[in-house]
Amino acid sequence: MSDSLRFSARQRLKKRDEFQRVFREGKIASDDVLVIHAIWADESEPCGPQNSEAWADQRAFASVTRIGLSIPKKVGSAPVRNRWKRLIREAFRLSQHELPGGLHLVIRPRKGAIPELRRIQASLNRLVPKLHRKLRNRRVDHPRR
RNA sequence: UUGGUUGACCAGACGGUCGCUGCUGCCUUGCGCAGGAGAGGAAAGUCCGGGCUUCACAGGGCAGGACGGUCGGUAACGCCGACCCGCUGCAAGGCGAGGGAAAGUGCCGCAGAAAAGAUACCGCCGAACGGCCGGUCGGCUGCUGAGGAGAGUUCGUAAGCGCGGGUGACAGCCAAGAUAGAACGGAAUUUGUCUCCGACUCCAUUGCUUCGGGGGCAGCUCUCCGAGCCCAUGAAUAAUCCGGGCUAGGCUCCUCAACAGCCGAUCGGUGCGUGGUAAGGGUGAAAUGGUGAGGUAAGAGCUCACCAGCGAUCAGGGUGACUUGAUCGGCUUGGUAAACCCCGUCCGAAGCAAGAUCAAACAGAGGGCAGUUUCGCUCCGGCGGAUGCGACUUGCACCGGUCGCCACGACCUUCGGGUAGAUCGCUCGAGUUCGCAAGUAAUUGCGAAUCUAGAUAAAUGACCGUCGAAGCUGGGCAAGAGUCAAGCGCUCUUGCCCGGUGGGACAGAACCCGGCUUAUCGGUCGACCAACGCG
RNA sequence: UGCCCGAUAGUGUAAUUGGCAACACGACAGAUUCUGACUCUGUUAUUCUAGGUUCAAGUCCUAGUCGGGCAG
Repeated sequence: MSDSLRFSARQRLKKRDEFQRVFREGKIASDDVLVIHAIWADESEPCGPQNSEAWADQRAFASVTRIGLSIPKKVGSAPVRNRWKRLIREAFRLSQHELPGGLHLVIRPRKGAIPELRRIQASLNRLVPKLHRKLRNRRVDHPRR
């Protein structure tokens, strides 16, 4: 993983199944700006032929933290929703190296919050490590999963 | 200068750093590099119209929906332009679902005489017919009075006369009545006086008296009969009968006067019945043309003049909606169709999550694997036809068309459809810019140049710097006003300069296009109008 | 993306073919009571917004706002 601040397409959640699984099985953490759902990334890739090259690729792929955004219409009109999405992406892009890897996150704004880059960045840096600890504890409790 | 109307345009600018999504190029094919591109006037609402796609499509009908001045523009429109008409604004301008109410139906609350049929209510009138009241005139009848004429005031008989009723053309006939007779019928009553004649006595004369008769004058005209009413009485009433009582009238005719009644004519009144009228009724959003004159019993388009409005004809202008003028006509027709409805025009349905290609998983179908309602043929493997039922045919029905018609399970194989997913559709198009031409314009034609977002858990962003309009604020200068006798000073207003602050509305493409509607901080430019001032 | 429905006092609902916006529960005020409750009387509406048609609009038409639902 380089030090670049890129935010490419493979760092995003795109499939409907992935969103469903995060919402159904993930842990939740929130403050007054964001609400974040999280789950381990490698559990989302259970099957597939395990030839060596693709497997390594899968492992590398799974070590990357990916995010998805869920901005409901209640937040506001289309420009407001677009601004939320862009600011959350920007915040993740700028601080992606400080965050733990191997997670799938779905981020949504708290109702009534104001979209502002600094507050989103601070909230992200506070909530994601917290979720990471939660998930690691659960993995210790149930190692076979 | 102030206030306003209208059209077009802009939608913070520049630079730097880190990113995102396509495209192109390159290589060492990556956890790439480089280049260049990347939201709007409304991208919005999804209200119309079209392209495109799939389905349906023999035909016509019904239903449903939309639209509605005229001409033009357009691929098309519910859009646009020009014009007409109406409303509105001092004006520039703005607004108009702007066909039909004399095809029909419905509705028009309250108020009001009446809300659409023309009449009815109040009112007005007294013309016409009738009623009532009054006056005048005429006729008839009655009564009273006056005058005149006549009759009765002895009895009886006979014949006859006269009145009324029925029938009948008349003559006549019939019946029977008496308020048609004191009157030419019957009964009763029946005065006074004068005069004449006659009689009575033995005779004569005269006178008187009496009686009878005739006449004159005066007086009188009763009663019975017959009419009406009341009381009492006996049987329920009434009538009759009995008893009692009261009232009026009375001979006839003629004339005159007064009065009364009836009839007729006429005049006046009343407005009672039949009538005439729609001028007036002040209510309402809306009231059956308006003004004036004539006319009338009173009135009325009843008549006339002018005006408004409707219709027709002719002429002028315009492609047309329409408009101008002249003549004529019936004399006047409520509103509402964004109520039903009628007329005219248009509309097949669904939509890029359309649709096309590839295609995991799961389910499914055929074959391995026999058997079908009926008829015909048959080489017995099948083939062809018919009927019925069911399903589908994308609003409905008919017609037409297509498909299916014994079941269960395992395995193998094949197959099509097709979900997740992927690719295409996907951005070269009624495209954009410029020029010329046609046209008042919308718009169109020609030529040249040019390619200008294409995402799909969904890009177009973040940060920094400089500049930057309005607004707020501090200072300075100038002008004006107030305060003051005046000046300075102070306060207020306006303009200019400098500094600080401020730091941008509505809003995010999702197949494309033409419109409409809605949202929007502000700014730029043009045209025009009104008022005021100056020249 | 397409389609459908709704909005009326504080709350829940009515209002026929366009003609005085009604009912219940609340709230408030008054009466009754020594006081409270009960009871009685009264008050309480920009009919979501704007525009239009009409003499007259909750109702009809147009545009918008908000809410709810359905299909794939």
